[in-house]
Parts: sequence; structure tokens; C-alpha cells
Amino acid sequence: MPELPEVEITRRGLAPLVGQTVNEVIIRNSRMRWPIPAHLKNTLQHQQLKNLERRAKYILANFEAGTLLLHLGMSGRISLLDRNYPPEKHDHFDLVFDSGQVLRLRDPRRFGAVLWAGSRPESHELIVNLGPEPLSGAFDATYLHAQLASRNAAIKVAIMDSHLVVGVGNIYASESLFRARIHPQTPAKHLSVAECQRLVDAIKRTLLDALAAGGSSLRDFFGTDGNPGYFQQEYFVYGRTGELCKVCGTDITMIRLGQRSTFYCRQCQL
DNA sequence: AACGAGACCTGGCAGC
DNA sequence: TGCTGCCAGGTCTCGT
Repeated sequence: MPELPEVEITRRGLAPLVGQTVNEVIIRNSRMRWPIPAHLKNTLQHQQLKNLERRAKYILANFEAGTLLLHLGMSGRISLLDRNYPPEKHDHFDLVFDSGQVLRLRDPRRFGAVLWAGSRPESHELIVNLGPEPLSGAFDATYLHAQLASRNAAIKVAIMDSHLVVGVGNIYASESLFRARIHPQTPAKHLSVAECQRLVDAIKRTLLDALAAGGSSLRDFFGTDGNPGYFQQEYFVYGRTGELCKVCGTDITMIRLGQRSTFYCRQCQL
């Protein structure tokens, strides 16, 4: 599930852990995208969680000793549970706190990551070259238009490039382009400033709407079964091949761009 | 610098 | 019921 809104909702849901102290680190399977560092067991022992931040799709857990990076990959999920709650097959990593609460990472496909970033996480190799946050002021039409000037690739592929802007995954790329009424295959460099403005606005609106929808289910997020129960987003185009466009009634088309499924309305998006 | 393809993994589902 | 093939929300790495 993890696109940027889901990661942000996860971060917010973990807020009760701030101020608590780590009692134990459990690594059941260290083989994630990169190995989970074994030294975390010592490094995080008795460390107090100072705060939780987010950069792109990384959750940054800040401790006195440094910052733990958490990434959910394609299939990751973090739950906040009682420490006695029995782990299941793909529960690879636990941070157990003195209160008896545990932050538990489950990730069947293991594309996610648990990494140590030391005291300067902004300089970490996975962080330092990332583009601006999509909801920040730095991501505006002027910036986007300048970035696209040298790119022939399809606009949908371009906005999913984390060096250009972070946090626009496969679902929200299609959704944002629909809202901006831009065909996903348009060569990026062909977008006018006005189109860039529509796209910037659409990306921000799409992500904010998803955040608001997810936020409404936050109460269910920490059920003892650990199921987030995300609000089922009502998509305009994603996954709706052959169904009717909610605006004009044309059937939704699917194509592949950059090896990813892409959905659009051939009437609304030119 | 930009682009496309391949890689990493497991689970779910359609079709036979 | 079981097998096979294909698909999946991410993103880094490598070759051109």
C-alpha cells in the first residue's frame, strides 16, 4: 500500500512512541533490500525516541545516537502492537519499547529497508539526492517546467523520478495526470508552464485528498490485528480499465509506460 | 545527463 | 485441486 500518503499516515500513527525508550531490538530476518545492520541491537538499546520525521517515503526515527531509516517498499507495513502479540511469517523487525508497545515491520516481498543513518541523515546516500517534497513550496510550476526542459521521456515516467520530485508513486501519477487533463505519454519537455501549473496543483491535491481519506481511518490503524484498514480510495482512473470515466463516460484505457501500468481517459486527457 | 531494462522477493489470481 | 504464468503500490544499479 505504501505511497506517500500511506507512509505519512504511518508516521503519524507512530506518534505515541515518541519519548519512549527502546528495550529490545528483534531482527527475525535481516534480508531486506539491504541487510538490516546487526549493530542496531546495541546501538538502539536504551535509546529514547526523540521524534519521527518523513522524507520522501522514508520514515526517520530520531534517537540521541542517530537516525533509523524505515522504508516500506512495495508490501511493507508497520503496526503498533502489544509486545506479546505473536509475530507472523513476514514480521521481520521489532522495536520493543519499555511501555510494552512494539513497532513491528511486516514486509512479505522484502523490498523495504531498515537502515542506520547516523547523526546526519540528510547526508545519507539514499536521501541526499532526492528531489523536493511534493507538498512543499519548492515544488512549483517554475521548478517543474525547468526540470522537464531536457526530458523526452513520457511525463508520467518523469514525475515518478524521485530525483525530480519525491513521493509520486504509480497510483497517484495516473490520478494526478487525470486531474491535470494531461495525457500520460506526453513528452515531458512539451509541457507548457500552464500545464506544469495544473500538474503541480493536481499532484498536491491528489496527495492531500489521499491523506485526508487515510486520516479518517487512523482510529482503526492500531487494532490488535495490526491491519491498517486504509480507507479505500476512490480512484478516477487507476485500476479502472474498461470502466467509464467519471467525468465524460468514456471507457478508461490502460497502457504500459516505464514498465508500469498506466491508466487514463483518452477523451479528458490530451 | 537521460533512458531503458533488469534486479530484488513473495503472494494472489486467472486460466487450464 | 494443482500447476503455470502473470501481475503487483518501489527504486537502485547497470549498460548504452
